[in-house]
Amino acid sequence: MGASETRQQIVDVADRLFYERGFEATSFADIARDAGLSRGNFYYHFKTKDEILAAVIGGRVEKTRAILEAWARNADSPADRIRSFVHILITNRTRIMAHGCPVGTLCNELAKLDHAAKEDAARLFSLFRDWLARQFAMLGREADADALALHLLMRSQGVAVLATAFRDEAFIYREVSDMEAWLQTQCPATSLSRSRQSV
Amino acid sequence: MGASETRQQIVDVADRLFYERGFEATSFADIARDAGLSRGNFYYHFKTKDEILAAVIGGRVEKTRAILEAWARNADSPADRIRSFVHILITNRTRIMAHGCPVGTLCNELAKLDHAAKEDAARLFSLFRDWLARQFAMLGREADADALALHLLMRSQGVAVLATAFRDEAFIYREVSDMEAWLQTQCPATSLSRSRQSV
DNA sequence: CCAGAATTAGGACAAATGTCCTACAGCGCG
DNA sequence: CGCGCTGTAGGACATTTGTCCTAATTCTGG
Repeated sequence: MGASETRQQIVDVADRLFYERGFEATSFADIARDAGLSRGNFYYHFKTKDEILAAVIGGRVEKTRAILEAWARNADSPADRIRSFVHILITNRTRIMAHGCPVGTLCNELAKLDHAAKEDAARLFSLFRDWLARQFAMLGREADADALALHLLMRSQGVAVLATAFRDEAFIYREVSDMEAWLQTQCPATSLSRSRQSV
Repeated sequence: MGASETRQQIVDVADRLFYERGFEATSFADIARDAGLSRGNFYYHFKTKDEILAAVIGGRVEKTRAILEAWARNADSPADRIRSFVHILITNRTRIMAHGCPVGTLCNELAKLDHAAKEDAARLFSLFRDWLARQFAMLGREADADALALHLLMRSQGVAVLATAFRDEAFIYREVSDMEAWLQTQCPATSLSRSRQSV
């Protein structure tokens, strides 16, 4: 077994457990067990828990970049791209209702721990923020593109938190529709923006 | 020293630490040290960590009830009462940027731990939800009062998450203004609703 | 002032934690 | 073959965790 494959598997398992249970609540033993490794072997690949966290965050950054690029490829209009973002709430609704948003909950936890990696985690938000701002700028909203991006990010985070607390699927669908309606009001002049309006 | 005072002090310290560091990351020893008690004395008052959590949540429920009643007393119009809710984002902005919303982050953590008390924590949200819904109903929105309440709760949670991640005070003020503007559009017929419009 | 209850201090305890070490298995290369 | 390197296993280590016990102290009613 190559070292890089084992390493990748550790990161994958840690990524999942950090999301499902949280960073603090996940132990070395948990990751080793789920990955089918001894704790000693584990140490060969990662010296500290913070090293794993850094690898997990790094992996999420890459995955996020790939997703954003895919959305940009598969949607022609900026409005449709923004809708792709909004729709992850529906695509991932089951996992969100169980464990919240992977980015938001990690940032919250690292902020409370005052962990050194909290800024790195927040950079995951920045990826979405900058990408969304670019889409809004393309819609002619250069002046307030960043504010609009933050607003949409804010909404999706709020939906994730309440969806977790109340486990209410209908609420998610309702708020996603509301976000799409809001999107319409923000870029009314764009002809392409009505191509995929409803849920 | 009476037992009830000591008990109350334990709950106060635990409440603060659960908020600032999180439930899992706070140990018996942490609470005992900050409260100036021995771990043995601690055990006299609370047998398990879950008992403290239950007491902390119970205390927060009472404090929340008191706050909601105070808002109802001090504001004559439902619109002003709702604005009182929106403004906690500004009042508590420093603590929110450091540790997030006390309710949202606790619900998220307990959901991840699949803790037995997660529904009790979510009941804190329900207090705000029902109270807000009553205000919207008084504004003549009986039909969708609960949806409007959830929407506002969603926004405040989203603001809290992003404010923590980015530590952006201006963002909070901007979104609070936006919420107030939204409020105006939701109850345009009410004359009292313009009595305290801006931040 | 004193018996008994209420409250506190100071550990004991096993289990789990993050970290680290040593020994061994499998492999390619001389 | 045998040397050395990479990867793995298994456990040692001190510390901390939640939980629990016992002995001392403080308080209170008679």
